Amino acid sequence: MGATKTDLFSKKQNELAAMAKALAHPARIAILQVLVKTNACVCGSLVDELGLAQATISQHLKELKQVGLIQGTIEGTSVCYCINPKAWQQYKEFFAMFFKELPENKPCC
Amino acid sequence: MGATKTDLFSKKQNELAAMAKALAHPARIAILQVLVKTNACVCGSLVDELGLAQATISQHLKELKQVGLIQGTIEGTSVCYCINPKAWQQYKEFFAMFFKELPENKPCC
DNA sequence: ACTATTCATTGCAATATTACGATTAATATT
DNA sequence: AATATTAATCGTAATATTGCAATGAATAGT
Repeated sequence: MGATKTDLFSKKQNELAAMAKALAHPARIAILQVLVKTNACVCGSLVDELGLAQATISQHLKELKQVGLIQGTIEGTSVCYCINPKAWQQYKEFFAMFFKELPENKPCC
Repeated sequence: MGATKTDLFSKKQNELAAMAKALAHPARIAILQVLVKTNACVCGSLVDELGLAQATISQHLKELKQVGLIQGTIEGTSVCYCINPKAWQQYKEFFAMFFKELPENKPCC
């Protein structure tokens, strides 16, 4: 064992978990924040910005790209990354939906 | 290697990553959804609801308790769990803040 | 063509997570 | 007291993630 039993859960549940997992590392949070702040795209300056090795940053970028949160276009020798606004919006809505409201009456335990 | 280099990132970044990690498993998503839906507390019926072993559910509950998202009170031989409304609200705000808005003008790449 | 730069990929080591059976601790029931 | 029920914890196995050095592929500049 050690592998998540995705078949026990609904598509939505697995999807939300996957979205959360994409955010479940400070390096990826930091990368996204840089990309949001600079809006205009940023390339490998992320390696300087954060203190991780190039290979590590590249891996995190790959993961973020895989879930669609960012996109990258080749620009000469460098690659320019930026937020995918559509995916960003979707993430926003998904999480907002999940945390919507609590009925929040009942005494609870 | 293999351990996250938390010292490279800000407190906020690590915190958000930790919050996301708590949601980064479909079983935990499912548990939270059950607790929200039933509002009134639920105990080990989670084991029946989801198809995982008791030890596994207990471990997920422990993680959710550790990040403060749920709370549990002993009720005879069983334990009654429920959402911690304060933490829930905080999570909601944190994620909403993170996904706020994109400046979303610039052409992007 | 040669070199430099930039980034992806590969391979490896260290650590973390997921899952469960077995055991333990606690309260309830008989 | 003896037994049953509930849930935490321990121990273990399988798998996933994190991080980096080394290598590779592509373009830019000389």
